[in-house]
Amino acid sequence: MLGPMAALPLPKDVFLDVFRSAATRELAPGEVLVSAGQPADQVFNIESGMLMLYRNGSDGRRQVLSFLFRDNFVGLSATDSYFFSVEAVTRARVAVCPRRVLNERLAGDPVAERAFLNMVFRVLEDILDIVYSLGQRTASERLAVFLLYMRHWQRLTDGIADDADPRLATIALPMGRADVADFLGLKKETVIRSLRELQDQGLVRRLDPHAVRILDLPRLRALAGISDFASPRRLG
Amino acid sequence: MLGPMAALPLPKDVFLDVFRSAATRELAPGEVLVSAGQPADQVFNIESGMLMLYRNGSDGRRQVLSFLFRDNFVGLSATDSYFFSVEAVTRARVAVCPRRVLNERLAGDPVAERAFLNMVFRVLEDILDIVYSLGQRTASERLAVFLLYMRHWQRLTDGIADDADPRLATIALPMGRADVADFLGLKKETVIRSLRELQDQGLVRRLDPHAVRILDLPRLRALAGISDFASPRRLG
DNA sequence: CGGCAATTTGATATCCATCAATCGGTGTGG
DNA sequence: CCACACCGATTGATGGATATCAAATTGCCG
Repeated sequence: MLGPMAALPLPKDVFLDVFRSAATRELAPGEVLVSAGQPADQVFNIESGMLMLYRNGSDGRRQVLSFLFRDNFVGLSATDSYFFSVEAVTRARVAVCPRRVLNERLAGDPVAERAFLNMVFRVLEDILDIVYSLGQRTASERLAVFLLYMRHWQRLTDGIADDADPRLATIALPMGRADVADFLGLKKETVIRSLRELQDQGLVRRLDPHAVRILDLPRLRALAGISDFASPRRLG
Repeated sequence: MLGPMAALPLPKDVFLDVFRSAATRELAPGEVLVSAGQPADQVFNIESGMLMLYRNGSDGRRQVLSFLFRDNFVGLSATDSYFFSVEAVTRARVAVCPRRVLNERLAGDPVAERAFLNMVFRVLEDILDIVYSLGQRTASERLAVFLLYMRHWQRLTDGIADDADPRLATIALPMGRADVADFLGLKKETVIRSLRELQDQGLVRRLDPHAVRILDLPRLRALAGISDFASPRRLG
């Protein structure tokens, strides 16, 4: 089953081979992998499960900056301490590598360094999409973008090549409503109501609190404003 | 006046020397430097003036992603076409360099490549602050952050070392209210009202539509939640 | 001085947040 | 097996912040 018929392989970046022989760590749901302020002496690569990267304000507010999936790299930092926190949403396994090892790898190999830079660019573009969403889109639009975002990662994680694959009809939402809310700049009640609105309009159907079935993908994409940008384009 | 007494030099990144012998281009206010979708075959470095980087949605919405100042690099892109637009706010001059030249410079010089990567990291961290603002902060908090952000760049651009320098008491706001609004995810009337609120609370005073005097820097910083993050920390 | 564009102010509408139940699963102990 | 307690999700009622629409004012440029 390999070769051209093989399902959409995850595009592994070359520099990720520093994790080849690395130790791994198992995480339970809710377990914290890195805390903001800690010395940033390790980097990670997710082997399985889902994690959540966020920032806390001093007054209890929290912004979820990203959900992280298989083969996502964790530990980007310009400084010597983390400026974000990461915790597991589901049970997860991560490969652990000393930052020093990665740095030596990048310093010694221009191809790896270029691949790393490209990854950082992709992260940057994705974040710019988030900025647009937070600044300009309404609650239901943000939720539509979010569902397509989860669908996108589910597709990559499961290595599904065909956009019409029936496995992509149901989207898993392992995180709680409050996590979604803090990702989208909303409150959990608003997330719930917006989801209900999408359902009332026939775009999706809630199967249970952690699964949604997509009923009308074209209209969902239209609502999300897919045609506009980089990352939404990838979502398509 | 050079030497240790010299005011806070702009930290020029080594890779910027590709602009040494580059051609320059003069821009009038409102003039467009790059349009989203164009082939990304040039990169720029700002020599003077202020520019604005933004994205347009197909329905007329716009998100200003960043204001750009002297020695800011313009043209980050993972792909071969720009995914944002840039236009001049004030009269401005930029140095222009073919992307190919920059790439060759980076490929041939690990030090330059590392400096470039560090710059991308700084951009990333700044954007994460913006994400937190858009997702979690109220209108007046965002405006407070914005004023400190403008103060920060004014300080760098003017090379002012002392945080208490009287020149930093008045902040220039060359852009229109609608530009500020699209940066902060608000409407221009809300920007105006939030500014009035800051004034009514004695934090600032509007001198004219394009200049604000800061009356109570500590309280402004407290409102902005300065203590929390990377970029606000730099604003202090 | 006149005219235009941007800013500011005012009145109202809308969306989202807040506060307060109720519902629904899940696990535990009887 | 059932009763209960707990926690997250959902729904409902209300409030508050921001958007929208409209008018007045200011500043700017000829």
